[in-house]
Amino acid sequence: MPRKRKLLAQLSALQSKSSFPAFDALENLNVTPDRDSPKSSKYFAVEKKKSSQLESDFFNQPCISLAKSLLGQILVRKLPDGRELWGRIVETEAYLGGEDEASHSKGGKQTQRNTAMFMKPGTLYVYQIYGIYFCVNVSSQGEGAAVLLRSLEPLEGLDMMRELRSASRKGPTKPLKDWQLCNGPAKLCQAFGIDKDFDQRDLAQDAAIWMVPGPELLGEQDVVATARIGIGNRGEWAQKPLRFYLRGNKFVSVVDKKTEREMAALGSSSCS
DNA sequence: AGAGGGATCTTCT
DNA sequence: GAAGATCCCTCTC
Repeated sequence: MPRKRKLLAQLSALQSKSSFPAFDALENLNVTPDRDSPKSSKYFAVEKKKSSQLESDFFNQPCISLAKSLLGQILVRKLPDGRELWGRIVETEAYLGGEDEASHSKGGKQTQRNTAMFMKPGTLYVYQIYGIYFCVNVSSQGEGAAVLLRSLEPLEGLDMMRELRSASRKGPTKPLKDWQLCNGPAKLCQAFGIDKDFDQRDLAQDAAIWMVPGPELLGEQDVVATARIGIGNRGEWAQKPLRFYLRGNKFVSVVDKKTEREMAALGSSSCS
């Protein structure tokens, strides 16, 4: 039991070190600060290194469209020690903003907590839930709209993810299976070391978290659209198909067989 | 395999 | 003062 405390302490100690090695080195290059010319700025090396990362224009699309587009893309988390965690997004939920009764921004109300939902597309909205967990969203186009990341397929850094996930669980536990590492919104935050400190960060600008395009091109038939999870009875909004996941992917948190059967039936009838 | 409850605390009414 | 975009453990069938 001291082990989990120790791990958490180590992580928070690492997190609290404000500087990153790469940035320290670059700070010392004594380059002229010129925000309009990336090639001469200290950010050039970073940009070059991440040349394939998703930029602001990718996130600047309507909420539902972004929720689908994020499927298959890869979330990268660079830990303070330089290690990188990679995970492919396999499940998302769209929260549309003012009209959406299930959204934190329902009624168009902006509060201290949900401010990031109203910020520019690509901004992270991280909130704490049930006092103990965190969930992460990506702000989209549209007032107060954002996409919740629900599940990732872990690609790289699985050992570290396992440590981070186990550290906050009580008692002696068996090692988690790969599919248990990131199959839920709070689990993926745990596995990737994402907490409130990441709220309002920009995915297109941050040194510790960003996205790169996934290798595969996905079609409509690869995506299942169904009801969102955990939002109770909020009338029609609870039923709307605003959750999206990759069909047949074993890293998805909740599979909806019924909807998949209906989709299959529709697909075969229209194909014949 | 499915149901139920506890943990735990910030946010907003 | 109550609820909450969750997770995990335990109990029962």
